[in-house]
Amino acid sequence: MHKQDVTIYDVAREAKVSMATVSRVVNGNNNVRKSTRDRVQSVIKRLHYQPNSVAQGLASKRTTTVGLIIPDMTNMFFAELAQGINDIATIYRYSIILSSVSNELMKEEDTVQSLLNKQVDGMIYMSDRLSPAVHEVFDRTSTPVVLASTLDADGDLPSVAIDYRKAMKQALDLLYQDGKRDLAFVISDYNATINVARRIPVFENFIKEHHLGVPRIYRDVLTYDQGEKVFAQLQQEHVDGVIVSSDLAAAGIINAAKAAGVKIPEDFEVIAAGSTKISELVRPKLTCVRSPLYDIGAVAMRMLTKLMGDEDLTHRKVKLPFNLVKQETTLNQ
Amino acid sequence: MHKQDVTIYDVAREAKVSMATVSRVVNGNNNVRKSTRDRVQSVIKRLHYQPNSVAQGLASKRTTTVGLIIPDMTNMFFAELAQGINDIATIYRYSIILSSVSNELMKEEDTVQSLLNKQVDGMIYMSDRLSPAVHEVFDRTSTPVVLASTLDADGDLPSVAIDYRKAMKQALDLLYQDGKRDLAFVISDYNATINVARRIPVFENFIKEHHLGVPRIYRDVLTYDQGEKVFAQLQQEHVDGVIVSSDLAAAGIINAAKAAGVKIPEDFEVIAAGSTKISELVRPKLTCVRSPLYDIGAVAMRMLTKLMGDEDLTHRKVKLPFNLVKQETTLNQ
DNA sequence: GCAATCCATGCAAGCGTTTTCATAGATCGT
DNA sequence: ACGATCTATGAAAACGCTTGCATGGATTGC
Repeated sequence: MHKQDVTIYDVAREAKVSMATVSRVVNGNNNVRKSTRDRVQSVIKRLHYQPNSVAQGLASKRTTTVGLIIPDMTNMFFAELAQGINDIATIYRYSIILSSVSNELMKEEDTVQSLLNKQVDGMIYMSDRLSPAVHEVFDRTSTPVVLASTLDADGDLPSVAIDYRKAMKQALDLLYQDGKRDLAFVISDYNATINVARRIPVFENFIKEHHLGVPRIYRDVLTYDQGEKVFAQLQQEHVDGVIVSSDLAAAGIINAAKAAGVKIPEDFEVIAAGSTKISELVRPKLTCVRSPLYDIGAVAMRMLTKLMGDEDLTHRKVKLPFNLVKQETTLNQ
Repeated sequence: MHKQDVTIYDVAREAKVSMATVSRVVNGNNNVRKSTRDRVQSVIKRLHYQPNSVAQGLASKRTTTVGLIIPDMTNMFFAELAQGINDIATIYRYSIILSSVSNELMKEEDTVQSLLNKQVDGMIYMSDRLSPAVHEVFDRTSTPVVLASTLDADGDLPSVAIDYRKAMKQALDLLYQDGKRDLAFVISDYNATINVARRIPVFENFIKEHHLGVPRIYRDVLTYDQGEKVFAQLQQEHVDGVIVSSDLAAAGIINAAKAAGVKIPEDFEVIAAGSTKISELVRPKLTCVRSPLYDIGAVAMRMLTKLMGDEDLTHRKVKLPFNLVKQETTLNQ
């Protein structure tokens, strides 16, 4: 059987109507007499007619497709976000074109442009850092964009996230209350907007206010191995409380600490600023800031459907509640 | 600025050539005089012309898009596969339409059909169980399909995987050599082809050959929680060696075992039949069958590009080497 | 130097839909 | 019962591109 064997034309001929009428039936336009509709539908079924989405897209200028720009699909954090996006997209019958920008094979702005060339109806962006080049592409297009679990520096794009300042503050307070005074912040990407514009200022300010010396920030720690490795430095600097942006890296840190015979949480506390399943399956279980990832994805996608349907947004900047989950890497209260 | 402000027409007019020539330049057809090509290209740059992929797709009947059918994107196992697929796809300039079929919002065969309607040039399928309804859709189309890390019962589709029989046998041998005699097999989906047609027969046969009684198979254990829960049953049955299909579930089992004071690996051994990062970050580290997931994805995608380019496949069934990684949940050799 | 060949380009017919506009017939109000 | 209003339908023009075919001028062979 061939790729497209039966077109709207064939259906029209068989049903003895014009293709316009078939098109109406296919699209649920109710300006069709019941008897006609039934006849057309039975022919559609008999011939196994399936509309060609590409042709539909060209004619209607809507592809019912959205682009997803994700930094790294093997990071569970994004996978959970994507799940929420996917479910809502399915409900609204949108397909998802996935663009992982983790590899260096293509520049991020080219990836986005290619999505635009595919005539996606909208995009969800969840990379950490919104480069000027990418932002420019977003500015140039009228295709709606929503940020999920990330922020843009100038804040003009619609977004769904948590209150990063508040989360950071609460995490720091917890460490401080537990008597920890030699604090450190371990992050993957220093220049990610959520770090440079949110968490880092809060961290530095906290250190200053409490007279805890110079703020210690360790960069480029994203993977498990990098986490394991950075522990030596933390120990050397006598750090006794650390906030780690990714829970995967945090897992590396606590495993290294255990291997070094350090007592957690008595002598060393760890809080992950982002969390996935991983925080539950390591021992001790990770105290962590839990973002409602699935919901962030779902809300972002829902916002996007509104934007794509020319509806207005009541809130362009949505903050969802997070949870500071106290587990075994901090003292019990 | 509007969605599509500049078309091939505008470029043609400005460059004083026909749209055919512009099309040739865009597509790298070298039947164009150098001077003409340069002129057209400079106009393209000046006007910021970007070809409309939908129109290209309709006219050329090629969309440079492939569909990915994935059971659950939050499962790291599939994420790593997808990464390999994505990288090769990027190299060959294919976009990926992601279809997660984990939710019950849409029947799997409808999802596949919708991919076909989008005129994807090919599909990679990595769900565990290939239902007859889906298989029928595959049979009906001429669009190529490759299976990644999964198998079809009748084996007529091209696929990339490991030798599941051999892997299962090696894992069982290891447990047996370590003196374990009360073995169990913990799986998520009994009816997945790789289980019902590969691992289970090997397991049952092994039990029989070694006179180890009745084969114990525990089904529907996929998540961490389910793993944690099933341990009680294992203990009750005095199981001392278990093979678990997913390492996430295995993590649940070992954590439950530790909590129950069971000594691993002395009194209880665990081998994960599938593995991801998770096997490295739990303690004790999981002994596991490591599939080259990234490579499986990459090879599958490469096969698909050949199929889409009407090339022949030298091997339709590729088996990649796996590794039985001996770690801390089995005795040291 | 003339027919044969090649090269660069243009013309125009699709690709399979949607959608605007026109219209014939049915329905309505009075 | 007659003009006015609806309703269901069809005709045909887009949508933006690719591609087979035709063609005129340049190049080649002998």
